[in-house]
Amino acid sequence: MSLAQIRYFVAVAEERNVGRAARRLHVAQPPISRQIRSLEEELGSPLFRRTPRGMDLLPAGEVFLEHARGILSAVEVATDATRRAGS
Amino acid sequence: MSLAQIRYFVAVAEERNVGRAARRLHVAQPPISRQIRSLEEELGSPLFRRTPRGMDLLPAGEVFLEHARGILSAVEVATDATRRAGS
DNA sequence: CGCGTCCAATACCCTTTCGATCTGAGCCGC
DNA sequence: GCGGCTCAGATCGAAAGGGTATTGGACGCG
Repeated sequence: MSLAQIRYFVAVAEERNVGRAARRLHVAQPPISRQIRSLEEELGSPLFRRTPRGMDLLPAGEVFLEHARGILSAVEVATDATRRAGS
Repeated sequence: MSLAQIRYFVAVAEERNVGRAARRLHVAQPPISRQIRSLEEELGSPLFRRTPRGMDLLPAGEVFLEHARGILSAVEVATDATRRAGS
C-alpha cells in the first residue's frame, strides 16, 4: 500500500468516478484504475462496485475511506510539525 | 514521502544505526541511507545528526517520529478494519 | 603513529514500478 | 443501432528502488 494509492482511492470515492478523479489529480485514468484494483487485492476485498456510470462505494470502501482520510491528514500534520520544528 | 520511507525512518530512529535498521528490515544499508536523505530533503530539515557511531535524532526527528508511528499504526488499523468489513 | 574496525555515503547496475497513450468492451439515452 | 459515457486492458518509455562494491571519515588499540 502506498500513500498515492490512498490518495487515489479518496479521490475516486469522493468523485464516484475514475475519470473525474484522474482529472482532479492531474493523472491519467488507467493508472488510477490499476492502483485501485491493486489496493483492493492487497486489502483482500473490493472497495467499489463498478457500474456503467461510475464507482459505488461498498461497505468495506466506506470503512477504508474514513481511515484513509485520517492517514492523509496525519501525513500533512506530521510534515507541517516537522517543518516547523526544523526551521 | 512514502510509507516505506516512514518505516525506514522509524527503524533507524529506534536502532540509532542505519546498518542495524537495514538488517531488521531485511534491506541493504544504502537504500535506507538514500531514503532517509530523501525524506529529509522533502521535509526541508535534517532529522538525524550523523556521527561516527551512528545516527542521533535531532529535535525535528523526534517530532516526526511521534507522528510517524501514528501514521504506520493508522495504516495497520485501516487495513484490519477494512479486511474485517469485507469478509 | 599506523592499522583494523565500524559507520554512513557514493557509484553503478539491474529490476521493478508507474504513468501515458491507445484501444476495447459494456451500458444507456436518443 | 448509433454516439456518448463509463472502466479495463495492452503496450511502451521513463522513473524509482534495491543490491553489490567501494569510498571516506572517525575512533580505538597496539
